[in-house]
Amino acid sequence: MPWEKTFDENQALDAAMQVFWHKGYEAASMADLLAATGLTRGSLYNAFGSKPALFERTLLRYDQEHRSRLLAQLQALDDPLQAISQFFTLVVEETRGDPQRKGCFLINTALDCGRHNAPVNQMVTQALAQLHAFFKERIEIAHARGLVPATLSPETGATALLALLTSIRVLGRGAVADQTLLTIRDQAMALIGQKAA
Amino acid sequence: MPWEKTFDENQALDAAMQVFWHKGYEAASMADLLAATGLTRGSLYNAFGSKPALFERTLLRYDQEHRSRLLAQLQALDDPLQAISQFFTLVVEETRGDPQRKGCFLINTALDCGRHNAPVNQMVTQALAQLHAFFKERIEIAHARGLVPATLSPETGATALLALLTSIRVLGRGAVADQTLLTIRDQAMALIGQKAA
DNA sequence: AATAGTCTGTACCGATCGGTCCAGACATGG
DNA sequence: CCATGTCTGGACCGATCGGTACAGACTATT
Repeated sequence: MPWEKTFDENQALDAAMQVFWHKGYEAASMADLLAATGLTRGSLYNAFGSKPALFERTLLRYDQEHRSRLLAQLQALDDPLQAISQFFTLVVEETRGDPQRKGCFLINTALDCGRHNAPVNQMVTQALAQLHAFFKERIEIAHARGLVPATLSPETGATALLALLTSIRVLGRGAVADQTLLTIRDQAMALIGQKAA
Repeated sequence: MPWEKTFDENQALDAAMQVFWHKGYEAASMADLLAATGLTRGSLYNAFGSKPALFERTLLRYDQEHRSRLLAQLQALDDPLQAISQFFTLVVEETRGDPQRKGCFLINTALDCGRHNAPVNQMVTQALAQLHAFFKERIEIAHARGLVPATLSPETGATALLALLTSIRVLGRGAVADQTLLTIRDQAMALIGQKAA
């Protein structure tokens, strides 16, 4: 009895994501989102309800399609140190390759913490926690295989890597030269006793 | 012949700064700014011209009154490593002590890079460059006095410190536990071969 | 073919946005 | 005490904000 939507919901979410990601929540107007998705007001509100709800959906999708997928991919690598090193290299490359300098959608959102509802904040917190866990596990595995000095604590090492990652994402938005991003990555590599990837 | 303003301009700037700092440029409305400063539309526009102009003024004032002043104060310290260590400790304390979790006005603005005019972006870039220079000089002095291993490069060391500082400021907005901030600070201290301050 | 149920497009809504205008208050110089 | 020029308060502006209402288009069921 219904009538199928004439547009692909995920495709619309991806378009909306680009807008939120690039401009931030406040600066992204419904007009922007309508233009980017190609939808009309009726369709968009029927499908997603409201601006905050749409934002939440796009952030969730980013979390799943970008962060989770990348982490899963790297976790599958055998060499734990190479997983970390590839991560940093990919992030720096992605940053330098993006003419819009959008950074990381989740970390951008982390800076807007107070202005969002609980589900959004929880998503950010959990994403960071999982990043930390990813680093920690990789270091622990490296420990077990003797790839890394015993003095490197998995807990604090992971925190340091998370911190360096965050700063690449933030400073990479355009505040510093690209060379600086490479230096920060090299510092992360040095931390786990690796050269660049 | 004129008529002196009935309000203190700096006082108004400080009030406006709090609003921009806490809410960000977009989310801060003129109504918010009028309420915070206690001025009326006429006075505010007469004194500052426009919202972007007011923002620029507040950011400039933050740069002078907060960042520059703090750096000058620390530069005056004799011990270069203690200058760095005090810096990080002060920042972490400030972060933990702020119930609003505003972070650093300049670094918050750095994330909004694209959305601001040239003077603002330049202010951010220059502020980060001066932070980097501060760290670099301190390391160089430490070198000269043999306080720090010769293997620590002033250039990359300073970049690493800047990165860690940035992440404290970003993550400190509420995305991670306070303990994590302390861990990041300790990492910075470890980098220059110091224990906490 | 009639009915039921959902989706689409658009007109429209009140609220709020940043900004302007200007009459009147005020202090100073003549 | 008047003239000059600035500052203040607040009414007012068009534009845009996010969101709603609803007529008509459409598909699936019967």
